[in-house]
Amino acid sequence: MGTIKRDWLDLSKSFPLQVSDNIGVVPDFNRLHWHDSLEINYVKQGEGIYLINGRTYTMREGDIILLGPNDLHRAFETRDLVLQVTVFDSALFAADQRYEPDILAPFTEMNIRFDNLLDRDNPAIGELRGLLLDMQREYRTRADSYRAVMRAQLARFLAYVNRNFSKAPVGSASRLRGKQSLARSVLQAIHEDPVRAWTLQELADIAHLSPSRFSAIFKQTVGTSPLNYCLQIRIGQAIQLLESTERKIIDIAAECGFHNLSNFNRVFSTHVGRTPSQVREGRQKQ
DNA sequence: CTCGCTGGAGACCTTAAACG
DNA sequence: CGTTTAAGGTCTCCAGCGAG
Repeated sequence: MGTIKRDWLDLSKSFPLQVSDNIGVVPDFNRLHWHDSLEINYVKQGEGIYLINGRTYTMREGDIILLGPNDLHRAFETRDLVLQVTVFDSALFAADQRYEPDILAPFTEMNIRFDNLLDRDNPAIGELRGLLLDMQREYRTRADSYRAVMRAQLARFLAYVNRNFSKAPVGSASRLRGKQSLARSVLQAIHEDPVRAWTLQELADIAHLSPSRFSAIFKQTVGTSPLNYCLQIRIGQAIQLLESTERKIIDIAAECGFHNLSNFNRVFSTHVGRTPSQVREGRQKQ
């Protein structure tokens, strides 16, 4: 497939970790996208809205947002937004996983044991903020051995998230691994024909489960409900077509499996935050 | 007239509870 | 671990409105 915009961040192979500040919303950042790297966003100032996998989060000063490898996301500003963005590759912790296999759990078990938006009332969040700021200071000064210091700070960050922000005990995740293979066959079917108007019954039949049971298991393993997942794929495709072609909105809607425009407009607006025509205008301004 | 968008009724999906 | 049931929420379709 590969029709949804996918960013390949230029992370150095030797040290795949970088920190930057985004003031307001950088146009490139503003588009719905995903990437294979892991991302930590820290709201230094102001307010904004984050759309992640079709869910809307309001973010305000002090909030920390984690984005895993497959989270479709898009941020925009509501007031004076300054975001510190820390991006890194999971390869950075390849060695650590030998003795600490759960070090990347905040990302690999996103939506199972962790939320994208970390609980702002958790007393441990202050320490996390400090670590992110320290990491950026190291990154800027690049004093001797800064890479080792940054990597240690990031490891501490992940460990503290693991320790203090988990919604469920560690054991619950391993039980879910069995269910993941069950979901895999269904995901494959969806991706082979994403435009099709899948019904819950059809998907449940592939998994040999009752619709309600299937829906629950899918949500547990994939992080979003079955039909919402299909919707995300189709919307991502529509954004791609709106931005890269001049075709009529009604044709794009039809190609992405929306049989009437009214429905397309409404669904699109709630998921993306702008109407289809606004998305297209946004492209032309750039 | 066409195109983009909104409102309402009904179909379908999601989720939790009760139970085998 | 699984099904059935039922309430509540979400999506789809159709009618209709305003702008160009």
